[in-house]
Parts: sequence; structure tokens; C-alpha cells
Amino acid sequence: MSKEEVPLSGEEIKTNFIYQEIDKDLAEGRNGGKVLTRFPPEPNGYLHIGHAKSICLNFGIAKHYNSVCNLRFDDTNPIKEEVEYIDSIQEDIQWLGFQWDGEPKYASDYFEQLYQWAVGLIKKGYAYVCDLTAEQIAAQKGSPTIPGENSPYRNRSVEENLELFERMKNGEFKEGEKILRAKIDMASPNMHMRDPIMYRIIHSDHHRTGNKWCIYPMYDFTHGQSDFIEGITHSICTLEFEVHRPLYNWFLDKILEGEPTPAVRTRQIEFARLNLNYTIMSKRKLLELVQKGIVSGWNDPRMPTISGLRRRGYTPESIRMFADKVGVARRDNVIDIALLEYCVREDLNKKAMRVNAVLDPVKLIISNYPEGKVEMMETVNNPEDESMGSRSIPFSREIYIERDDFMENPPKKFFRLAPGSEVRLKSAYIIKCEDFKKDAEGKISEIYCSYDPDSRSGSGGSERKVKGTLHWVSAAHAIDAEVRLYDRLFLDDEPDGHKDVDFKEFINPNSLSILNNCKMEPMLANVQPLEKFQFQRLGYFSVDPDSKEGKPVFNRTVGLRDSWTKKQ
RNA sequence: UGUCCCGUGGUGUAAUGGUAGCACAGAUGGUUUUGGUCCAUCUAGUCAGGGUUCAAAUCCUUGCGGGACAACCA
Repeated sequence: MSKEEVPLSGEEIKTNFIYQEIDKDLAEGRNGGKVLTRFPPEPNGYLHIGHAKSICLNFGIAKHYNSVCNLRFDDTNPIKEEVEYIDSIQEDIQWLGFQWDGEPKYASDYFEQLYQWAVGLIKKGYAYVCDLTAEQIAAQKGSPTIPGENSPYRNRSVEENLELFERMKNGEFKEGEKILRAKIDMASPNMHMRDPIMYRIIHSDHHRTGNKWCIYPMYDFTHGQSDFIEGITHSICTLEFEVHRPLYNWFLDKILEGEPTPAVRTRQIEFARLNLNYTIMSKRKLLELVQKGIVSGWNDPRMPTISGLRRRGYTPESIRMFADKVGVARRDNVIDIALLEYCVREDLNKKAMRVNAVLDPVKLIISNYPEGKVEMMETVNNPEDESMGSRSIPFSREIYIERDDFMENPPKKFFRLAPGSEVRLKSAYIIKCEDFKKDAEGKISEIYCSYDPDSRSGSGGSERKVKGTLHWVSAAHAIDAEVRLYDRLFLDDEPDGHKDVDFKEFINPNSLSILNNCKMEPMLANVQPLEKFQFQRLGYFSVDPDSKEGKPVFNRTVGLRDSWTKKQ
């Protein structure tokens, strides 16, 4: 693939094993040549970059095979699920650039059908009501190496099971008093086949069905059937569900026993979930960060959530590019966060307007430049994209430059400003440092320079080469702005990989630093939330929604690649 | 002492019995009015042993290593 063709999900040739499996199914004539996928989040948290991988995969497959992808909320546990999450999930998927087929679907839409199937399984002798407590069930379940024991309720008559299940549905029992279990094999080497629970009693209102139900189906008795109802051909999920696959197939087999062969029979295919170094991906732990106020919310720019990345300044294109580059396979993986950063730089390099912003300003006075004079300097908006044109920026006698760009005693390869040295002011003149002043604490307070009037950018005399080029803003014209710099949230490359240390122990105390005295060129007074810029020589920055009229707030998405500080 | 899955450069991912390739990361040089971009070059890999074959990363086998599974979560 050439550099010109930015790979986007579903738009280029796929080589991962899932596509190969689908091709195989198609070649064998399965499912009448149809392909239909689904993305099935539980609405119990915000989507994160790991979900983005799954979204790109499922929607990408649909697109590749000229089909569609369903969005289905797996909402079988009213205790954990909230409408806020349903809304955020839809927003995030659409922002990523994908659209599900028709209306969003809900597992709860199928509660009635699921109930009927459960009754059917009881009648066929494949399910029974069990009175054991959670503790008793755990005790008689055995372990991976020790077979379990049968429940004393395992051989209740069909009639009794039917009556009891009906009474469970009618709310005649307390939570935990009774459950419906599948009758499979308590000695199975697969723990999930040891008479798994199909229904439990929960006396909580459900966000969609209200108080209609007080029994709720478990994941295993819901997911495969929901796929089946929707005609999903390939049910793609992560590796930890692999051991559920026999059960997924068992329920469908038993439900379909005695029925005509269906046109579509879903196949579950598992792939390895995404892991990122220096990052946690567990929804439970992300929720903990939110609830304990360690971050400002699910969309804190340090969070690996889609909404966090969006606020940080990531683009949908960059995230899709990332999803393509990490690939899809079955081996455990830990992706270097540098790849994510590469992707957003790659995207923004082509799109972002270059502007001048000085984050840590120090005043520089050009002694031989006339007081009160203002020149408008032409500067190109994006050297990577001529069509973005150019603009004018004001230049005057007093400017701000970056404190880092001056050193009193520079090392040999320092190309910036130092006593007696010359630098180019980007899009303006070459200046020479003549003197500087320090305050009482020994901090540089002012720098004095002379300029070469023949060196104006674009003029004949501008050919002269100097080693360094600095960004700057005219002091009289600069606007004030706030900039938020982010560093990784965790100092350990695998924060939740330590058995004896809680992941919160690794939180980086300096993951956020706020700069309040930044000086920027005038055009940045009027910006819209999520607008993106390259601050010349610094990095990519995105306008935060906290911005106020005349006082913008910028989030640093990612710094530019920097081969200078690396050398230090 | 169980069942299942997985082992390709530092990190990912291709090669599906026929030249181990690509990307990120790292290093070096060139261009440059961003120490950015771009360009060029380099570093570095098939977990180990045995077998099948003209030929094995690929098939078989035995080890070794990693992971998943014992929620009325999904």
C-alpha cells in the first residue's frame, strides 16, 4: 500500500484470519451467502480504544462484504446498566464514522422470546429450577480439575419446573431463592457446561422494560439467541468467550431441536483483545478512576475512552488507522502507545493549520527595530497542503519566544538563541542576541537582539542560512490562553499487571499540567471546541470545550517528534 | 494431576509446504525558514528437540513458555 492511501477500516484489502474464515464460509455456501455482524456493548460504561478495535472490525467486515452491522445493547443486568451509557455509546460509534443498521437493538427486546425458549427447554428436559444458594452452587461446582456434583433439584419433573419457573416470573420468590439452570454435565471439563444458570431473579427496574420482569436471562442464555434472532452470521468477540462457545452452540442446538434447519446459523469467532502499555482497559477500573475523582470524568483527556481521546484531540481517522495497524489475531498482545501517537501525528500533519503559540513566554526586544512599527508577515498555513493557503501575522519590536529557546550557556549542538548567536524568526527576520537581563531569582527576564533588515522572509536577502528557526508572537498583539499538557496516566507499563500492587499506586502525579500564561497569535481568539492546530515546533493541540470567549483552552494531543530532547 | 487457546525482530502483524515481508520503536545520513514533515540506509526474528518432505514459520510429535476457564457479570 502506498503512503498516499491512508488505510481505513473496511476500505482496503484484509488479511486477518477472520476475513479468511468468512471467505471460507462463503465459499462453502453457508448462510445463503450472507454476512451480517453486530457490535454488542453492555451499557455499563463508556467505550474505550479496545472497543474501537472491535467496532472497526465488525463495521469494517460489514462494509467489506457490502453488508451492514447491528448495534445491540446487551442489557440483561438492570443493576449495572444506565441510559447515560447508551447515549454515549451511540455518540462514540457515530463519531468514529460508523452507522449501524436501522434502530439500535436491545437484548431486552427479546426477553419474551427468550422466556418462551426457556419454557421450551424445560419441556424438553434440558432445564430445571434449582433452589441452591449461590454459595452452595459454587461449592458443588467443583474446579477445573475436580468434577462437580449434581444438584439435588436436578431431577424435578417437567411439570414442577414449569410451575416453579412461572412463579419465578410472577415475582413469587426473593432474589437468590431460585434460579433456572441448564441440565448439561456437572463433570464437564469445561466449567461453563456444568449446569450453567439461565435465569436469575432480580427485583430491579430495567431501563427499558421497567418492572415487567423480575427474572433476567444470563449472558450465555441471551447472546447466541439474540444473534440468531437477528440473523447474525458471524458473532465476533474476544478470546475470553472462547470457553463459552460450546454453550453458545448448545443452547441454539437444543432450542432448534425438532425445528426446521434455519437459513442462518451464527458462528462465534474470537480474537485477542487490545492491550496498550501504560494504560488500563478494564471498564470496572476506569469507572473507579471516575468515581474516585482521580480523573475529571469518562471523557478526561487522559482516559483511553473514545470520548477522552476525542477531547484530547484524536481524530476518528487516526483511531481507525490505529485499529488497522494493530491488526487482528489470536495471540495476546500489548501495543506500544507510541503507535497510537504515530497515527494521530500522521493524520494531523496533513490537516492541522500551523500557528504560533508560546507556552512559556519570555520577552525579546529587538533594539534596532523601530518602536511602534508593525509589519504583517505572510506565513503558510500548512506546508503539507498548499490548498490551505496562507495568512498574515503581526510582527513588532517586542515579541515573546519560548523560554526553552534561549540558553545562557548552550551546549555545542544548541541551534537556538544564545548570547552572540543568530536565529531565524519563522516567517520574519534573522536576529542576533546582543544581551539579556535576569530577575532577582536569576531567571531570564528579557532578551535583547538586533535584527537584519535584509533577511525578511521571502525577500532577496532571506537566502542567508542560520541553524535555528524559532516561533514567536508579537507581544502587543498576543492573546492569552490556557494550555493543558498531558502525560501518561500511569508510570508503570502494565499498571494492572501486578498481583500485589493496586493499579492506582502507579498513577502519575504529573499527568496533567496547566499553563495559564500562554501567548498566542491573534487568530486563536476565535476558535471552536475540538478545532485542531499544530503549534509550530511544539505539537498538536485541540480546543477544549472549557474555552471561554477570548480565553481559549487548548489540550495538547501529542507533541511533535523530537530528536533534540532525545539527544539531551 | 483438567480442558481449551496461543508462541515470527524491542512491539505488533504478514507469509497458509517454495526468496521470512511490512509497520511502529531504535540508530545513522541527506533535505528543510518547524531539531516537524519528507528521503535514504542500518539494527533486529520463526520458543526448543525430534519426525514427514526435494523443500517446514507453516504438517506431525514431545517438551518448554504464556494466556483463558471455578460471578445469580458481560
